Amino acid sequence: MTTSPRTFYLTTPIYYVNAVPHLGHAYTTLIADTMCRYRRLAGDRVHFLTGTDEHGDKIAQAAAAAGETPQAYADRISAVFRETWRRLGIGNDDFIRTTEPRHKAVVQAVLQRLHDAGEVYFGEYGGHYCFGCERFYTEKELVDGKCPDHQTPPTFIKEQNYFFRMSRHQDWLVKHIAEHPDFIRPERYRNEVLAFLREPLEDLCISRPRSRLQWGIPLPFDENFVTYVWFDALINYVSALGGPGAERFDTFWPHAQHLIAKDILKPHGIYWPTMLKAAGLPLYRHLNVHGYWSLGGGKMSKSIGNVVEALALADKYGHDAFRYFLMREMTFGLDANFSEEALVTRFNADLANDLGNLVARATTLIVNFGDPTGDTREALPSEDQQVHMAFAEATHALGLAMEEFAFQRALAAIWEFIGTVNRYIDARAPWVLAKDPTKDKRLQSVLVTLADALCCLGIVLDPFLPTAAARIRQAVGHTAPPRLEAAVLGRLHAIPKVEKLSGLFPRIDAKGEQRSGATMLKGASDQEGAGRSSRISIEEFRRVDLRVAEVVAAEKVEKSKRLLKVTVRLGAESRTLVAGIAEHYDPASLVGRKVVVVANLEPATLMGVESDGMILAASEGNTLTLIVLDRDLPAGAKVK
RNA sequence: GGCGGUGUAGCUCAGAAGGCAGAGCAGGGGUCUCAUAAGCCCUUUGUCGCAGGUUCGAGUCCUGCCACCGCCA
Repeated sequence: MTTSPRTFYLTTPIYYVNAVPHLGHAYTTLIADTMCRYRRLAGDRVHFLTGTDEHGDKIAQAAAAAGETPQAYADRISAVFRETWRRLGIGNDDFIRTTEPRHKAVVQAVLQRLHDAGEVYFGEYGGHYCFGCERFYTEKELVDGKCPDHQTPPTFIKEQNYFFRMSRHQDWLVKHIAEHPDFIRPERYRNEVLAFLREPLEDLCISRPRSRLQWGIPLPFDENFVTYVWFDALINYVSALGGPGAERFDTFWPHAQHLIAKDILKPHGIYWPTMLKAAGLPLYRHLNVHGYWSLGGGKMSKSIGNVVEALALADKYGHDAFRYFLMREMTFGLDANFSEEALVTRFNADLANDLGNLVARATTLIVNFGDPTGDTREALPSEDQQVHMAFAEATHALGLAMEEFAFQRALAAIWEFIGTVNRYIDARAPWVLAKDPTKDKRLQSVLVTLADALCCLGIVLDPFLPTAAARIRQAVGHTAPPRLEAAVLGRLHAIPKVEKLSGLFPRIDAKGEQRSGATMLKGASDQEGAGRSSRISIEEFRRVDLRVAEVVAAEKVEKSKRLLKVTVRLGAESRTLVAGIAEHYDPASLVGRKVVVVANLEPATLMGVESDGMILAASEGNTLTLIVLDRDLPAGAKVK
């Protein structure tokens, strides 16, 4: 589906720091990450932005309640978001905070533009103001004289403010949405915005008097006022690019797509386009809107204060599995139910039974029966060609689905192919062919198809299961960075060096425990068992100098069956170290690979060889895996 | 109160332009043994919210009602 390199700019909302990250935030950010990984895989030029929204009454109040300055409070919560995304493996290119000077400068520049263009006027407004909602209510909206959301009495405020002439932009906006059916998608949200626009649009109050609120960006043309938080926040999408005139802005803004949850449809579907137009800036290309996750019936919303522990399941079952579940279970745009039970069901049925087991059986077959020197350049039987075609169909469907954020369909297409490969194995029965020496050529060609199929899966699964996909590619010797255009089944003609890979997704039993062999990413939940005494401070951890290293040479240590003598390069420096991985890695296969080493370990001599450092690897049972990079970096890069 | 959406197998949901009700999971039976008690094959289940109407024929169109949800006021 991919053609020439395209440019892609995707944003998540910037998250309001009045609460810590929950499932809703994580979902938005994970699908953005998956989409960006997919576009990078396709060779596109990608920019992925997320961040935090830090101004407004609510933040000032929360800070006061916590006994902190607003800035200190915002720093703290913003860091939690950053850390959560890092932990979940989010590969955002930038992280914008609305308290950063680069953001404030652009907000003020945009405001000045609007002011100069006559889009802003000074007027008076009076009404019942709810501090919790940061908005005015009409008499009719109040329930028993109280805010319908917070059940608290509003304060009557009469004040002068600056207003944006949003009302004058109604007509062209309706026309634009009508002429661009996919401007807001899925369609239900487009219709919702159009329905809203059937009523007259009012002007938008864009300021708050400083006498009432300090915590905001001062208006450039009147320092007695600060900017209304929504107006401030929306501009992050352009301020992060440096604002109008910046090179990055020119590169990426014409390709901007936003990703939001349905609760903030109005600001993004109405305020934001009119703001852009009024400021003389191009509109974004698409507004992609998703639904809510329901937990036991209640919706997940940051203003309800529904603290969601669902994120803990990411650590319990693995970040790949968590990501997979969110992608697979929700039809983009609609609401979906979240439950641990559903996650476990998906895990066992799709990840363990279909994919994990396929990888295990196929790698075992290749290792047991494969002959790397065998010639398989034979005319392919039609069964093999059908497998090739099935994959071509899968990638085609994948491309179409990803174009419209239909992650569910994208994964269904890949899993259709996984089913095809499982059926192919059963039909060809390599273990039967292996008993008949006259069928060796046929056997080898089947095994090549299997290795090829695994490699292709390792590529197309990369956006959805980053860690597992890398392990699959590694198992079949595909160490180059994954590229979608390399995912074409039928190009492989010799059996590669393959390592058995079992336990990729060990089945989970009814009690929610993974079977033996569980390896990956069980961070937080394991720490509970380990007890608090084993915790170390960040300072202690910082003393460990971890570096990316490139393997320059590797050979077995004489008379040792476990040890390899490995020469690595860390930037300009190279050094020799000894690693106990000989039973799991062929020395030749390591050359050129990037690994992670402890660079400041005391040297030690093992079997007569001095080792200056240690290569990081994880193991469980009989499986051992090197810690490798998810994305390429130069040797010497610091790991932290 | 106005507008809109949803209601399909035990569960989660697909079902452009009306033509004998589908998928996945779960359940039942079988089979292979390379594999994570996995795979593969076969298989049960539905008043398609309720009531009317249009039509030779309606989850699919029309009307009314019920339930839940959303947007707006």
